Amino acid sequence: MKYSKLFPKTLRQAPAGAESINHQLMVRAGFIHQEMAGVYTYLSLGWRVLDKISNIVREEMDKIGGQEILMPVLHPGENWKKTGRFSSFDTLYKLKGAKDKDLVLGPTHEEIIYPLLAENINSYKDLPLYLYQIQTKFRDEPRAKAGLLRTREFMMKDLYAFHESDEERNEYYKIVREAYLKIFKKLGLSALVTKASGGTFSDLSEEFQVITPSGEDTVFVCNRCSVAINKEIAEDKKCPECNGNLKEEKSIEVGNIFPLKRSYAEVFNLYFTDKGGEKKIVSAGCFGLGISRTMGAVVEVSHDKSGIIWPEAVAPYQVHLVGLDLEDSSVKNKTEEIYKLLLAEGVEVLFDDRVEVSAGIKFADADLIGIPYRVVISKKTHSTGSGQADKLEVKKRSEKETKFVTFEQFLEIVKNSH
RNA sequence: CGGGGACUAGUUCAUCGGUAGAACGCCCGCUUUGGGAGCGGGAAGCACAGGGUUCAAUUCCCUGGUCCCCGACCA
Repeated sequence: MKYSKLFPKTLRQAPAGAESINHQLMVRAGFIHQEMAGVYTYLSLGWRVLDKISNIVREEMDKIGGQEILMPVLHPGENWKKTGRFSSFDTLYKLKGAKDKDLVLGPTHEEIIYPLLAENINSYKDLPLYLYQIQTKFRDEPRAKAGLLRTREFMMKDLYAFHESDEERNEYYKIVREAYLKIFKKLGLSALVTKASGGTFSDLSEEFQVITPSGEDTVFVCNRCSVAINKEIAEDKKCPECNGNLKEEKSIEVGNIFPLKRSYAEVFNLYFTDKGGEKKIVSAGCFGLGISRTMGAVVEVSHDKSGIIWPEAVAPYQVHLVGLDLEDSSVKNKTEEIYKLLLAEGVEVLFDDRVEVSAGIKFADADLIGIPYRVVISKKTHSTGSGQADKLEVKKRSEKETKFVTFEQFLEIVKNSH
């Protein structure tokens, strides 16, 4: 991608309303644009990051047997009335359709997937079944805030798992738990698993929390065995596992996993016939992961005073190619050549091809956008006198040092980076 | 949903009773190029909306809207 064509350009200052780090940096760098409180457009760079995160999640879900589907955003109000959540779900967006029909913008999808399963599941042979989707969810939060950390429209992965028994469900729960840990590790986030209060659905649920001062949740982390507990259920300041001292930390909840209560299966009549010919209720679990919130969390955790520092796995591009002195045709040709060679090797490159823009602006933009590898081509690097003419000047966003390596060496670095 | 703050150029802000100004960005010209360069010229505004006070309101008052922050809430 040539930067001269990229929409939109970076901003020197953050808009007045943006106070949280992730909001400021992502707006300034041109990843997102706020439309109203809690509602954002994902711009070219931002969408690429979301896509990277989605694909990492998708890959792990597929590995544990998940089948990807896409359920509707628009739900029949009727289903929500059946579960009682049409009136009890506080942040539900409700609207009217033709003939005054009650409709709901989906904040979660039990009301869709249970009827879907009830229609299609008959035998123990149909189970277990793991269905997931990556989709836009709607929740009318009383107070949207902190950029992508708490929005009214957000992207979420939700996996629903259906089993013959609670025992089988609990086994799969552990598998998903491991998959989640892998996902967050790949994303460059160290997420702690915290025991949370069960809420409406279950006696036990767990949350995946990323420790950062800007988080809105509070967790207690054991200084001895690294057990973490959500504030909601931490009664004393001692670890329930090892009796160590608990330290209070702020955190962002990026995932939540829990068994689903059987009342859903009862309401929507989700039963199956077991091997012995007996009718039994289906046992289920729900596994959520906030894709867009995770993007915000990455920025909160990984940035410096100059801008974002994207982990390689989720960066919108791998290489930021900065061309200086581009009015010099030989430098320009050299830079274009490097650009094409990188593209030919399948490397994702953002090429700053602007001619009448100073080096300082280009460097500042590169720092702000936060792509992992910066390659600079200029008169200085291009001139044979420097002794480095056959090498690329490479700087990692996360490091201070600049290195000179051959094109082949650079390719190897980039391709092995994640 | 309680409390606080803000709304003026594309953006960030100044003017704080006498119908608007800077910086950045943008356009043109010259100059310049390794960390947000310089000079000159230019375009750019129903001052959130409505009502009130006043000879006169962007400015003061009221109502509403929007956004941000703190809290409550967060299947």
